[in-house]
Amino acid sequence: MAIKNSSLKLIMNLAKVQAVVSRKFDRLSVHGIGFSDFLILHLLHHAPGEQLRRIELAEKIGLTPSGVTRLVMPLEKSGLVTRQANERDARVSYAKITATGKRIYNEAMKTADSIADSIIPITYIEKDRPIAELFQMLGGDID
Amino acid sequence: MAIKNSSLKLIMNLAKVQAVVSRKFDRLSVHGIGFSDFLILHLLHHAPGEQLRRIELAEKIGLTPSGVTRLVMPLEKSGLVTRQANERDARVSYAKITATGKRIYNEAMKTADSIADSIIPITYIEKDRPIAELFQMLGGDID
DNA sequence: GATTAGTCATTGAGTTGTCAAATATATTAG
DNA sequence: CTAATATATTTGACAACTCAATGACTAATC
Repeated sequence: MAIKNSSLKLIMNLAKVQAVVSRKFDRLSVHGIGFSDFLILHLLHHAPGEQLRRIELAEKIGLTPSGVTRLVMPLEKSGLVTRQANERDARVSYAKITATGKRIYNEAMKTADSIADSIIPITYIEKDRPIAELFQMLGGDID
Repeated sequence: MAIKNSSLKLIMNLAKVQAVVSRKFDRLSVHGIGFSDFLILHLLHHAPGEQLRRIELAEKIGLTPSGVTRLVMPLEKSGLVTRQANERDARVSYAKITATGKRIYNEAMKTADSIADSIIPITYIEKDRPIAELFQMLGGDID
């Protein structure tokens, strides 16, 4: 069942692996957040001033600005993130992580760590192996 | 901005890369199908008898059986796939690719090939490099 | 300093999935 | 055989996005 184009095959496997892996992170729901929420908290936590523009957030996680708006809205409502204005430019609004947000982030990080470790053995990372092998491990070939 | 857990970091990058890459395949819409539809047609086209159970389809593309039902339904309506019964077991229903389905698949394959090649240079595949490098190429680091 | 063009963010409407429950059938154990 | 259990698929309700259009600014040009 050979596919001629290896680039395409790799991408097909990427799609499958991502689908499988992302569902494992549903366990983050015990902290009241999803994987994308976790990603946002992670980025904000490590950003200078603990805040980022929505557009930067979008670029960094690979979503559209629209998606970021929809993700951040409930995080504001539940108090994990606050909205900050930019003095110079009234168009931009920063998302800033709150103390509560940091607490939730740190708790969720433990869960995320253990999920990640259970999916990808640490020994794998250290050896920096090729992709095909990793994908095999993460969900097998698509065909 | 070091993340302690490399497994987690890899998975964060996987999420981003998949988000970025999958949107590039929106160009398949000129053939009237999405990337997941393309994956289904691909699997059916290469399956023995050009058909698969829904549950096999689900396992192979990494989605849930529920998701497969929702994906295949419109493909049946537009005549790219037909439903086949199993004589021995009345619970299972095969999805089988039609002649029209194969035509669309072959056309879409050309587009998919060129998208894949534009994203991942063939030279990369041949050398079988480590993941970090590939992800860098596909969307950069998440942080 | 008034147009014009660009940028940041949000919204309405739609798509593509998910989970949990339901339906229908098949298999196993007593 | 019949009851209990397991398997294949579908459905209702919902979540997490997308695109295209819009609003509200800012910056560039003349």
